[in-house]
Amino acid sequence: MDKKQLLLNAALKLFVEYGFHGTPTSLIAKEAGVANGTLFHYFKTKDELIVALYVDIKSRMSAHVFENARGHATFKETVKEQYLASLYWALDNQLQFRFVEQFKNSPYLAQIAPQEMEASLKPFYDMLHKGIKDKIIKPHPVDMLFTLISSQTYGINQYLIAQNLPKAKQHQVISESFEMLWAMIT
Amino acid sequence: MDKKQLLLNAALKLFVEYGFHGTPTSLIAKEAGVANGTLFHYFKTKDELIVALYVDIKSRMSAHVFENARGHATFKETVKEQYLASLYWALDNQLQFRFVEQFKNSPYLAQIAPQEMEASLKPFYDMLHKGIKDKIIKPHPVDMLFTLISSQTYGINQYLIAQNLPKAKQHQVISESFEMLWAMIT
DNA sequence: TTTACGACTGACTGAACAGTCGGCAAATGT
DNA sequence: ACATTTGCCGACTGTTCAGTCAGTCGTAAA
Repeated sequence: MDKKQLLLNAALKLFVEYGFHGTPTSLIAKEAGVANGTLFHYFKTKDELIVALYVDIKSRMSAHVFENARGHATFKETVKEQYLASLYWALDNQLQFRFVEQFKNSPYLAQIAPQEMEASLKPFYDMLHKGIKDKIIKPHPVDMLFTLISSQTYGINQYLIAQNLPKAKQHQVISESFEMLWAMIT
Repeated sequence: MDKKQLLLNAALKLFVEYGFHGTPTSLIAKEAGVANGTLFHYFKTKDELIVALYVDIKSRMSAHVFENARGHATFKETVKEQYLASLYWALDNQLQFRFVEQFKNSPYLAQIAPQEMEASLKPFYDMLHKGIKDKIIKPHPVDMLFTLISSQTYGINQYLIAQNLPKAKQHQVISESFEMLWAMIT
């Protein structure tokens, strides 16, 4: 396993536990099992490490959602598959999810270029536009719809983590909450 | 104006801009226009200041929602008033809102006693229970319903801040989004 | 065999920071 | 009038940390 990845893994774990500034680079290096200087060999500064970690996680998340939710028979099924894929990813990657939330509520977010954000959102916006054009979804602004959908995903994830239900029950909550979501936007 | 409040105000502004650990106590004191040591006269440690700020903001927020949303004719109106009061408070107190979000996604949250949380949630849970008993709201677990409502509030607030719409348009978005929320839970 | 290279090391440093402390001045009590 | 407390000050300190740098080691090209 290469040391860059070891450093990212260690950083993820420690950042979630102690926060960005509560985690010294020395501890990250120690946890990764590499020398102090190696961290700065791969990342020029601590900030660069934090941003790199965010970008890394985001790309993995997008890849997962994209793979598990392409082309379904009906529009509703397509949306549902994306909702499910997002939630299952979040459940299986809680550290990553919590890191992303911490990052989004931190001043580091400003270091992500706006066009990069937009690019990653585009597929979802296009999908929502199609749903409106076909009169399946209510004609609200797509960015408002997107905000509602993602905040609900976030909320249900929080709920599932707090409750710690068995797998079957989890699936039921996710399904039910999707129907509620669907009722909201149609 | 007392120095304790000056310190809390300064801390709020700086924490939102630079993050908890990106803000040295010396800068907080400077911004508040008091001496360095005065900060430690009122708050034993920096952590205590952070937690105190959270508690202070939370109590002001609850007070505002409580004052603006008591006893309305119908159940729906009561819920709506609370939703509106929360959103208008968030719009008028964006620094506070962002601080709270940052706090919730940080390790400091662990320093808030669970029973304190529960106590502040109790009135909302009771209200939701009543709605279910009267068969107005779908019989979902109340904490799930609460999560959905608060994450939607959070989401719409994010949306409103990002869009920066005129007041009238803002009100329209808030109203519409409430109807969507209502469609979801009934 | 020699040279060159680049990944990696870890002791080190300068700066920044949280928190201390001795003291001052004004208010409050006696 | 004096004593005591309280609110406040800001220079100071011990520690911690991000980032540096001189150098090691294995590999691979010359």
